[in-house]
Amino acid sequence: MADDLRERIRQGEYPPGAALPSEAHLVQAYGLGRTTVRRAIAALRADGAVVVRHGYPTRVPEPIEPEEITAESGSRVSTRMPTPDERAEFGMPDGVPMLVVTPPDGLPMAYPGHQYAVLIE
Amino acid sequence: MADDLRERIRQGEYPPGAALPSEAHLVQAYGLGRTTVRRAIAALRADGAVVVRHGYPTRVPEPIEPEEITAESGSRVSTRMPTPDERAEFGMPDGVPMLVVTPPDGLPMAYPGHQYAVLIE
DNA sequence: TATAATTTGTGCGTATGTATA
DNA sequence: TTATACATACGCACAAATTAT
Repeated sequence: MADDLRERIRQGEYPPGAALPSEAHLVQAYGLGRTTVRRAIAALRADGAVVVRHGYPTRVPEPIEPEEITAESGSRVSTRMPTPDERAEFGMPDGVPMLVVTPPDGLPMAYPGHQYAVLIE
Repeated sequence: MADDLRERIRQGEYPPGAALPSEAHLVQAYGLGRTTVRRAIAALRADGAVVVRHGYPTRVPEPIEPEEITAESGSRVSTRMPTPDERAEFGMPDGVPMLVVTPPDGLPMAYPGHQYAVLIE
C-alpha cells in the first residue's frame, strides 16, 4: 500500500499541497485495517513523502527552495537524522535530515536539511 | 517510552553493539501493550538509534567510520531521505539519509550518509 | 463563545506468520 | 526441532487537535 501511494504521488494524483484521503477512506478503499493503513502512512512520513498533522488532513508537502550556505575549503560535510530537540527547535517534520558542516578549525554546525544546502566556494 | 530508551542509550546503559531487551520484556518492564512498545522502537529506528532485524534482538548500532569524498569548487551538497530503491540498493538501515553532491557542470550523485562524508578541497 | 464534525493520536488485546539461533 | 524474537494484520475504544458552524 505504501508503494502504491508513493506511486500515485509521483504520478501527480496527489500534487504538492494536496490532501490525501483520510485514514477512514483509505481503510475503505484498500480494504485493510486502520493499523495497516497507518503503518503505510508512517512509511511515507519517514521519508518525507507526506506531512501528517494531528486533527488535520495528511498532505503532500510543497517543495522548499533551500537557502545556500557557503563552506570554506577544508570543511567537511556530513548528514544524520535530527535529535528530538533539534526537530522541535527548528520545527522540522518527520523525514527531514540534518546537514552538518565542520570547518577545518572549528565546531560542527548543524542545519535543517530541507531549508539549507551547502555551496562550495 | 521512546525518550526514556533514548536517554538510556545516550547514558551508556546500552552501548554500541548491545542488544535491547526483547519486545516482550519491554512490555513487562514498562507495563505497556506490545503495540505501544513497538511504536516507541519504531521511533528510535526512524532516527537510527537502534537497528532492528527480524528474528534477532534489536541492537544499538556500532558507529561507522565514514569514507571521505572530495568535492570540487562550485559543487553543491544537500541531503534528503533515500527512496525505497536506494535503501535496497545500498543496504541502508532505517534512519539513514543520503548525501547529494552536485558538481557545477554535471549530474547529482547520491551517497549513503552513514558511509560517506564530503571533504571540501 | 460554544458546539459539532472531521481527522489524526494513543492505547489495549489477539492471532498468526517468518526469520534467526 | 525447538525456542526466541520480530513482522503483519485485525478489531475496538477513547483522547486530542483542527476547522467550520
